[in-house]
Amino acid sequence: MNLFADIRVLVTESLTAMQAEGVLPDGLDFANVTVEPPRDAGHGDMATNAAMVLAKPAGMKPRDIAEALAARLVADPRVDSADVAGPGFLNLRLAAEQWQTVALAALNEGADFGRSAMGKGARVNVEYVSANPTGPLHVGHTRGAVFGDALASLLDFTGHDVTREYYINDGGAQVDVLARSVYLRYLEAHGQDVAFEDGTYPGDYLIPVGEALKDKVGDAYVGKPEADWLIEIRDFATEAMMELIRADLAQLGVKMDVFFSEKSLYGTGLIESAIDSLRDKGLIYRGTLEPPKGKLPEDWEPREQTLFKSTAHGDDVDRPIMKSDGAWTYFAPDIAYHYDKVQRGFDALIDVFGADHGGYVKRMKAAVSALSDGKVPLDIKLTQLVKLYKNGEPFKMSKRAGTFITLRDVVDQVGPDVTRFHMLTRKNDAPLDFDFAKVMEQSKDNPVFYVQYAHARVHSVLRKAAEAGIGVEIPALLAADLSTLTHEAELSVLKKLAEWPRLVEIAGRTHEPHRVAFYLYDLAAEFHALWNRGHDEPALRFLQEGDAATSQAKIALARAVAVVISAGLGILGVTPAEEMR
RNA sequence: GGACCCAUAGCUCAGCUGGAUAGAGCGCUGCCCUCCGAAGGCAGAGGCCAGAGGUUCGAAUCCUCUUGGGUCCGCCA
Repeated sequence: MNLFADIRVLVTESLTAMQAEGVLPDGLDFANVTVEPPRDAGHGDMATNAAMVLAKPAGMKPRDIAEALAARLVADPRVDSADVAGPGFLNLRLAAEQWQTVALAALNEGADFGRSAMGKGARVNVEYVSANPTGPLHVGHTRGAVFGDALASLLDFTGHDVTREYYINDGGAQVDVLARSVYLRYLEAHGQDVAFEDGTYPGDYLIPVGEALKDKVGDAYVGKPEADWLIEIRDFATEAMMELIRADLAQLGVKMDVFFSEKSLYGTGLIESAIDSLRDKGLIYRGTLEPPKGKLPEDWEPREQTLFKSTAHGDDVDRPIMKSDGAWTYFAPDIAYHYDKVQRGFDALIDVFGADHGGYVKRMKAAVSALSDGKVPLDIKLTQLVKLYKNGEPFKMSKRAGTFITLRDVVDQVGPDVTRFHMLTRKNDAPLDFDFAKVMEQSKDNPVFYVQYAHARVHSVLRKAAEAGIGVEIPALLAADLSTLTHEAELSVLKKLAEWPRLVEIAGRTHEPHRVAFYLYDLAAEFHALWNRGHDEPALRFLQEGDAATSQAKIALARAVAVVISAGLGILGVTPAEEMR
């Protein structure tokens, strides 16, 4: 159930009835009519802007509409009062039973409470991480992984058919570099002294790969020219790196549905047919680009290339898809890959990139727009930098290759739950500070702990109640009489619970999973506030000695909070804690 | 030179497809522990929403320009 949606239906039905009676003219559009929680709780439980939105098209004064609407709304048993305020707001107060019902709905629907059909089963492809298969995942990838995964879960929760996908960049020059680096480690495994020059990857993580290669092929490649081993070692090394990456992702709890290989696009005609599709639309031509303004690269010279007319779809300049030697640029297989996604029938595409790919957004959107004739929307979410700290001191990240902070470094230290939650407490397009000490702190200043603690407190109540012989199972609580939940602090919690289904839809629509994290923090705050008031006001404690019925009502409320926290954490990919240790 | 992102309390940040007197945490100030529940609690001070125009019933939110920060910028992926 979604109380806000229900009341909005009541509002629009009332408006329609007013039209039928001639109070309002016909032909009004109610699309902009909203029912939302007011910022200031003193204004009531819900507010609608209907009168203000409709005043102009209806040719009436806002307050006249508001008063007529108010008279209708209060006739509904769910509405206690409807007051006109300010420029034409209509503030509603709902009967307490309405809020109490929310707790029952949460208990009844469990993990599905708040699940929305908004997406109508639309097929959405979320591509994230997509790190080059040349080494372990680092912190930047971690943020992208957490964000993409939570977004995918959120879309699933809002009624989309979601595919989680990883694009393996195994077709470019960087995997040749990887192969050469592994070859050096391979020689090293054979006892040779090797030097890692510029343009190779000196990281230690390739040592076992070199040894594994030795175990596999013996000395077959020793002293042989590159042409004899490049392809074989490239495949071997890429597979080893993907194993490493899969293990990293698994440690974070990320599981992809599809790993799509760039290499699989070559030699199969897929790139050609994608480009042909663009050519058919008159978007491929031979031409010479203007030099970039400002500082000019040293060796710049005009050059004729095969270009994609991305400017026809909103880009700033046309983009090369083929190098002068006839090889594809990186952009060409990317076009083919997105063409493939369109061909696979997705209704919407989402790419999660690091901020350093910001310059790539417009051309990719142009490509998808062209390939799908504007039918398939592509949203590109950029995740900003993660700055690492330890006790407030910036973490020294040596530029020396091989000493970067990996996903594993982070998860090993603070665990997947803390990593995931913390990385979702910021908008994706804002930089994120990650302090190893702070995120582990067990205090209310740490949102991760604060939310987990609320959940654990509920379970502590459940355990104590069970010890006292009070039924705390769902059926018992569903049968409880919640009409005793009338205290303002209890209603506050119930009202926050009622916002959950609405929040989920907003977060899903805007592709912003951080909203879930912030909501959970707010909900936890309401719950902790109620708990703390029990300190001074025994009547607010969850366990009322000798009064099983009242206790059950309060426990139903607490348990509903746990249900929503658990569902919310589920979207974020965080395991709810039943006790703090 | 251009493109994209950002600018909200001393600090770190929320702010709902435009809504009422702009919120939270930290920090600061002041109160509160013989307890199911102090790994705290309650209250208070603190803002020209970077600046200037525009759109309209109404702007932190949308548009334009300016300033300041970040990222990126023709055969690297």
